[in-house]
Amino acid sequence: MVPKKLRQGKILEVIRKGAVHNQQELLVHLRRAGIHVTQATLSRDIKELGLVKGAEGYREFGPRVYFASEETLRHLLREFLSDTKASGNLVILKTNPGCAQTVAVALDRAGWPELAGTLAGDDTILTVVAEGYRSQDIQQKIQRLIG
Amino acid sequence: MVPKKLRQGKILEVIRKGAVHNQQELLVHLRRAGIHVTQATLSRDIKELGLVKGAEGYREFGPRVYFASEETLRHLLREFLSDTKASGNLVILKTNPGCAQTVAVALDRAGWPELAGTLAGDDTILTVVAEGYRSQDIQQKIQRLIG
DNA sequence: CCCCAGTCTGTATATTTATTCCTTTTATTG
DNA sequence: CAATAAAAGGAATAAATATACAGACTGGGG
Repeated sequence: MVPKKLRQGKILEVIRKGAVHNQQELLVHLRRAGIHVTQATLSRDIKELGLVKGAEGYREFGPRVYFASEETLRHLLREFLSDTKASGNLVILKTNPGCAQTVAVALDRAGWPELAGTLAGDDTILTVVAEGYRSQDIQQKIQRLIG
Repeated sequence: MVPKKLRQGKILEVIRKGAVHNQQELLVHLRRAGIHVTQATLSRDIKELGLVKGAEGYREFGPRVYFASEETLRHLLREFLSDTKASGNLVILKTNPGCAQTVAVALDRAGWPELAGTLAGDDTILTVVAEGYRSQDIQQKIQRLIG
């Protein structure tokens, strides 16, 4: 019996690698990896993982987070942050598609005095650094948090 | 006969307002707005609009442009860009209403190293210029691309 | 005007996904 | 170690969604 956690991890791995258009297809992928389950189980896993299905197949869709401890923030950044840049008094954070809003909220809630504010699009967060701080330092602080 | 464009606009409006969990539900909403179509048509509209379905119901998902060669970018800019401004380390691009998101994605995908990131609203794109470049130069580069 | 190709949509149906109802497995507690 | 509760997952099936097909309508050529 393959543990559920492992199976769900594998599901994420599979859908990140390439388009999966239905559960039957996913089932075959998993079978190749030695994981044997029924479509019903996949349906439940997909719901638990919060995956989303569109024309391109299944994808992850940013979670809804309502409180952000430094700990939550760390998790979110680890999970969704793909790049950071400092420029002028701004720090630009790139996230997975659709996740920017969530991560930005977490940043806001974290209440760092170094941040004057954040502005999030679909996959980009613009972080405005407060007077008296340097964007490079904030960028580093974020990277240290992840690392 | 209600025009397709209008119907699809209404669909977006409905799903933005509140959770819609299936096409039958959507169909009822539209009917209340005086738009009468079958489930089959909604299925096709949803695909065209690039909507995505998850546990929370239907949502919009990211861009409709999947790769942007310099050529695609040029087309989009020619078509939709109405004004450019440089300010500090930012370049502000004005587009036709509703087009900013699409153009911004194309810019992102173009992968210019001069751009740290973009953030798009409805008709405005905020482009953050990377450290070591001048926003005036980027503005000119964009204008040359069009001209 | 007629024909053609293209677009749009409804009907009927095939495909895909979610759920109900069980059985099995895995803790938990006295 | 029972006894019992909770979690997990399969089989069957209900529900939801996509599609094949055909008819209606539209805008050019000829």
